[in-house]
Amino acid sequence: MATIKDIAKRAGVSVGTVSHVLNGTARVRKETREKVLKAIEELDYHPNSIARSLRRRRTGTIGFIMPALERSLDEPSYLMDFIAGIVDESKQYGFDVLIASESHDGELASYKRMVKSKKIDGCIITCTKKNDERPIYLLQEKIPFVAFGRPYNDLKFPYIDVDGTLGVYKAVRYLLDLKHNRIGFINLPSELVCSEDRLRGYIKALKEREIEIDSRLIIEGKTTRFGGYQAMKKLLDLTPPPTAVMVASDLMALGAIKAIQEAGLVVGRDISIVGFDDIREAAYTNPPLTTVRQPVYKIGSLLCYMLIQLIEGENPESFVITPELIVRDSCAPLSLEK
Amino acid sequence: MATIKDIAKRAGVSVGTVSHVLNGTARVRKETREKVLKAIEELDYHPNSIARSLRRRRTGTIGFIMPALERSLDEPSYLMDFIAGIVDESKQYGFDVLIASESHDGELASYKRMVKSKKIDGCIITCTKKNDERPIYLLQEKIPFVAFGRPYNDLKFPYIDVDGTLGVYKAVRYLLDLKHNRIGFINLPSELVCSEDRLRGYIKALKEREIEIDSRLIIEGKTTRFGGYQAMKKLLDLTPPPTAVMVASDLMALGAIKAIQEAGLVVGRDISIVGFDDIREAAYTNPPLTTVRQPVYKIGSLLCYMLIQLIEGENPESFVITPELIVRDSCAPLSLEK
DNA sequence: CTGAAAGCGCTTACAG
DNA sequence: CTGAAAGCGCTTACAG
Repeated sequence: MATIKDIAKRAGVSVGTVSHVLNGTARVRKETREKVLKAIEELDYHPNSIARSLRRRRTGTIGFIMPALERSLDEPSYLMDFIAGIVDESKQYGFDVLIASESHDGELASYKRMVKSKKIDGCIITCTKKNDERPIYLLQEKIPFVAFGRPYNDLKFPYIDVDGTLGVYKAVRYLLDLKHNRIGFINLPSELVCSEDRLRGYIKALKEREIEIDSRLIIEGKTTRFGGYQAMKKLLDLTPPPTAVMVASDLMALGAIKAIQEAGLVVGRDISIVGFDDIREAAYTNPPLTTVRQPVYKIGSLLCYMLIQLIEGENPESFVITPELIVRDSCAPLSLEK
Repeated sequence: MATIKDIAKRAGVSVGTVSHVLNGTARVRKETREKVLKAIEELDYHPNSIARSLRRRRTGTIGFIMPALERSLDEPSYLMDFIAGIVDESKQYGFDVLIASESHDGELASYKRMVKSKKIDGCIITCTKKNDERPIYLLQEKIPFVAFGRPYNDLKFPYIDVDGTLGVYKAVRYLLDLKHNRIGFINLPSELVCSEDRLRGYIKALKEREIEIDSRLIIEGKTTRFGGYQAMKKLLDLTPPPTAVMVASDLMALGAIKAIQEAGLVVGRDISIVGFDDIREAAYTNPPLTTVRQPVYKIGSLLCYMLIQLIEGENPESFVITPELIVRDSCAPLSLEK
């Protein structure tokens, strides 16, 4: 493999000069540059990025750690699209993406390993929690990072979040407009910061119509299909059961649909369901799922861009995305004669 | 951030000695080692892996490039599990995983970029094709790699494959045992090496029962839901349509199911379907999908292990996995009075 | 505009 | 058993 020395020798210049034409760090006479370029071409030379990293103290790679939460037991839902967004965007800027999985020895351990190895210039975290140790650690170690999900407490860091309150509010209001008044809510675990937001949207919509909040209709479940399945079962056991259910994640909604089908009921006729996320499967359920869309591929790529800005010393602005209600066929007006 | 020099100074030894206790590359007197260990502990020192990589000419990271084929338009199906398998396994050996996406400027470009950057010690390729340029390139550049999918032509490299012929054979024989005799086959694009294998299984099973091959019943589709949807539509237009269909990928089977439902037919009653892969969704379709299981998480982790062996100079053995037929509810015996 | 030299943080023969 | 030194392949002030 050719090194910068080989190029220097072949072009009859010093390695410093080669470096300068490579990086544009100094004016180089046209003929000199062309000699160098020719040598690079002929030897198919590519700078060794490891050597470069050592010297520049920048690796050109960003890290992402797959949260165990999403992966546990059940399928990864939006994770693949999120990663694809990151990876595709990073390529635009010549960055690579290092992926790790959350270790069993505590959530923070993987982050420490990644940071301490110095293989990355920064990282993206997702799924922020209340009392999340990760931002605290990264802030303290001065590692650039951005998050999918807003900060909790008074921490300051760049993030993108989806307005979960608004999303759920829109969805529940949609159900109310269909004349439902006994609406269940299957929420994410309360440790997630977005869980609270979404609940707020539910409450807001009901209060607006002066419907009393029935706490038995609000259930928290694990963020898996099975979690949604279990939660729905509980809701169906109520007397009377809700006629419509807002589910705070599509994956859980899929489980909820299964529970409904097993009970011999038909989604979109006997009971209405709205999900949250708009994962790929949502368009393919039977009936297709009405849901609140989070553009995760986009969010992944935007976060990646923000992180790279941050790494380059700029100050990216955080923002909150307004989610959109995607109406499909999983909801129907409440029919009195049912 | 502490460097090896800081440790050496604090422990009152040379950096070489610190390096030796770090790596066990030489006997170090117990007291000396303890002094060093203490300094490491106190300064929370972690070796800079970039510096180490430069010196050792080994980076401790492996590469994976997400094939555009699976990602295009439709959902990633098994990719997330495959990646999870790689990432989890790599951690066991202290390796990291670099992920890139296939570039638009030709399939090979991403591989070249990754290899030339020298950020990786080896890589994993998936979805081998006939006339695949990647193995040829990697072989020629002497980059260690392993593949999900057997070699085509006379190339030699370590791989894991699933016996697609056997898998499809088992599935089709199962349909034959249910008295179906007009069985469709929706196959993967013929450029994939596994496509041919699977077709062979179909043909073998039919020949064994002396059923003539009707080429109109064999359709190739894109590896997406929509591909399966389109293919199924064509099959349904036949007169008479098949009473059972073997689909060479679950994702496509999901599309096929949609086409069947749209035609007002019921899967598992009017028409039987068998998929291939056993992706997560397969257990949740309505009815749950009978399918041939490929253990992709396992394959990902095994390939990762093989690659690390290869990198360390060992000679991992390739092997073929025997797939299992997972019987769920998407098939029924052919009823004559239908 | 170009070269010589120091240095990024390690590892690894080579002495002793 | 331990130290001094070279070197991995680059970048970057500093001279000139």
